[in-house]
Amino acid sequence: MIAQNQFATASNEIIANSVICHGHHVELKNQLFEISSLQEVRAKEVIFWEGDPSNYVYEVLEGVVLLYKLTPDGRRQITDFVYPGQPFGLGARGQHRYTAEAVTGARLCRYSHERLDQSMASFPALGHTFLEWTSNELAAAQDQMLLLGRKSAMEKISSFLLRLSERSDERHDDPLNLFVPMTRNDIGDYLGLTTETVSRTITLLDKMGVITRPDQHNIVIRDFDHLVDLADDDNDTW
Amino acid sequence: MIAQNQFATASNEIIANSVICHGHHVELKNQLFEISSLQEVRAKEVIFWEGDPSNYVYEVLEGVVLLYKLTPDGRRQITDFVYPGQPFGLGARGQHRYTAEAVTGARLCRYSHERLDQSMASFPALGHTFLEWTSNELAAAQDQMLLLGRKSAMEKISSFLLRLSERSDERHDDPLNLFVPMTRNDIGDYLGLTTETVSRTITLLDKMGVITRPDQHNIVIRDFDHLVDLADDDNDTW
DNA sequence: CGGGGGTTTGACTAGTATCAAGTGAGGTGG
DNA sequence: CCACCTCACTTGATACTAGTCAAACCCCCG
Repeated sequence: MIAQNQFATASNEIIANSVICHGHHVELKNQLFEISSLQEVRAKEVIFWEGDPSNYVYEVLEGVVLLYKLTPDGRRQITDFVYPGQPFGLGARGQHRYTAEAVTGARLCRYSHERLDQSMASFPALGHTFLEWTSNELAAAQDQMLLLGRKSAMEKISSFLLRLSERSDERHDDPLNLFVPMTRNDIGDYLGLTTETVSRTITLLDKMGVITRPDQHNIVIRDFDHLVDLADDDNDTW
Repeated sequence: MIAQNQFATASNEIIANSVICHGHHVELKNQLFEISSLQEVRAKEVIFWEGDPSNYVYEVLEGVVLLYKLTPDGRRQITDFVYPGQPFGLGARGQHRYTAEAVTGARLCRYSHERLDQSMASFPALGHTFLEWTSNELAAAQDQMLLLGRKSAMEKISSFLLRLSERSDERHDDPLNLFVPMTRNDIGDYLGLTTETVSRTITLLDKMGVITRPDQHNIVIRDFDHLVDLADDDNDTW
């Protein structure tokens, strides 16, 4: 059984190291710590649905979470993959604007919206932090709009792999190994493609010698520079 | 000649009525007013380029502004059309992440970033305002991602017209007249379509009896309910 | 060893882009 | 005041990318 809402002593260290707490006064840190709680979720478990009342702001401590919206007839658009150290569920006044679901098993840190507002009142620096985060999210969303509206399948997949490589804080060895926790279907719903097109494009990159695939959830970048070219320019010579 | 940076007495009233000033204490209002300046731009004039150092936050007072990003080979994605009462150029720490260009002639209100930070320090309420705006922008961006990644040309155009109709604060008469200041090309670059597809789809809506087109920049919605259906469900009976 | 979910591959289709030509309206200069 | 020029838009024919439908594969797990 997975414990929810627990305040186990072992968890304190993790929460204390969360990004929301980081970089603030000791006084504020303590206050934030007090209104935080740990939540653990299994792979594919829904954390909240679009339309649910929004009571918490979340931060990923371990694992990966995906955020998505649906059309009335069930087509899905994933708007973001959230990695450790990143928050989600922020801008929602009243109710959530998207569904949040765990890709892998994950540990989350929750902060009560209501009590966060109180903290913000006494510590304006906290508001700054949130504003900066939301701004970064917005900038990322605008990049994604450019990708969705104007890039080919090959450019989309290449851009996606490059973004994954930026997140892997391992040194940029060449070849570079990427862990890809999400399914081909998830990748498709993120890039505006079908599962089949994602699969075909990845296969093509393999045949071109740009990547290799040790297994489903790992991709090795063998020719980084070529991948960079493919990410922004469809008319390469392949 | 267009006056820039002017502090004409006639403009004071306009700036004082801007959204940034609205809803705040008199004291803060005065402070904001002091650091604001009016800027007028002609149609198609660039206000700032992606990569430019970001010195100001802007608010549209009159007219329409569009924001866009480019791929290295020149494909364009418009991320937003900004209408009176809406800000832009906000989240940019250091340099702008997109280009801003006037669709029509426009009047803008500028606030110095630097001095805005000072004001935020003494008036936390201002930070709240900015956070709320940025959150709204983010929510809109996520809706747009769903549109770009998962909707057909007909759904995109229909959704676009419906959004325009929400902005027109005229009462919802049926038929409802929409003023469309941007070109077909702009609409295409916003929806991830070509000029030709935009034109064809609008023509089709006309032939279906859903809209009429008095002229290039005006569209009349004749069958609002049908348009709503078309916006989310491609499999209608046309 | 058998079942199921995710992935890959293949054949075919459809929707939108591309290329090209023609139309219409507003602005400018003669 | 009218002719012309330009730019945006429309329309048509064709190409091509990615989607759809279908089947086979693979691996993990029971």
